[in-house]
Amino acid sequence: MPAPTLHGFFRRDSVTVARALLGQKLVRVIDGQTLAGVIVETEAYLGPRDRAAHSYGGRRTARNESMYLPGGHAYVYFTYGMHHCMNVVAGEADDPAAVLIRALEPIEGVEHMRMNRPAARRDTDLCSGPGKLCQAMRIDRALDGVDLVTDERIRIELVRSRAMRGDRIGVAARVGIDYAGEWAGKPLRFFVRGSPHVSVR
DNA sequence: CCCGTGATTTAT
DNA sequence: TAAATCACGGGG
Repeated sequence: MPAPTLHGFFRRDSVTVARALLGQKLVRVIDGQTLAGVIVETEAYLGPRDRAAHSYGGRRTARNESMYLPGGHAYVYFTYGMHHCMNVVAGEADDPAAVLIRALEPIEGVEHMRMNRPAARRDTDLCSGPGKLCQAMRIDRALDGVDLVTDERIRIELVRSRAMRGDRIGVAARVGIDYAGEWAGKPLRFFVRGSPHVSVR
């Protein structure tokens, strides 16, 4: 009998996963050094019907191919000529939904993160945005498509006791998708209420 | 407010 | 082939 895996957590709809990821830990290992942060802000991207999603209309290209993997894999993309953004794929294989990780509260390897992000003036600037956290943790396309349960370089550690109660979760419209018509205003951004580490206060 | 920056996508 | 776009961040 195969050992049970944690993949089931991620094989749910992206809104459920986006909420459940708040409070969980993202861990990055570089040359034996560990960097880690608590996820404090996420956005759900629903799939082909969601005009703001990279998989809108069933779009499937070399860039977004990993969105079609089963839940629990990473989708990392490069944009604006200089920034990377990291998503956690949600749902079943061939259902191209994902959760954008928008902000972390740094908890381990903070000195290392400061070196990676010279522009950050305060620790609340270290990981308070999707591009910032990728810079702080050196996440790039080399990590696109990896399994976040088993990979040695990057993983998500799930601990039930860290899950957020619903009354601690704030909900708002997603950021930076004004082009998406009616989808621009939908309440698909989730954050830990009161956290100074979220990207938009 | 504006602009850098270049891969990716979309239009011709 | 060429043009437009972009799930952003930093500086004024």
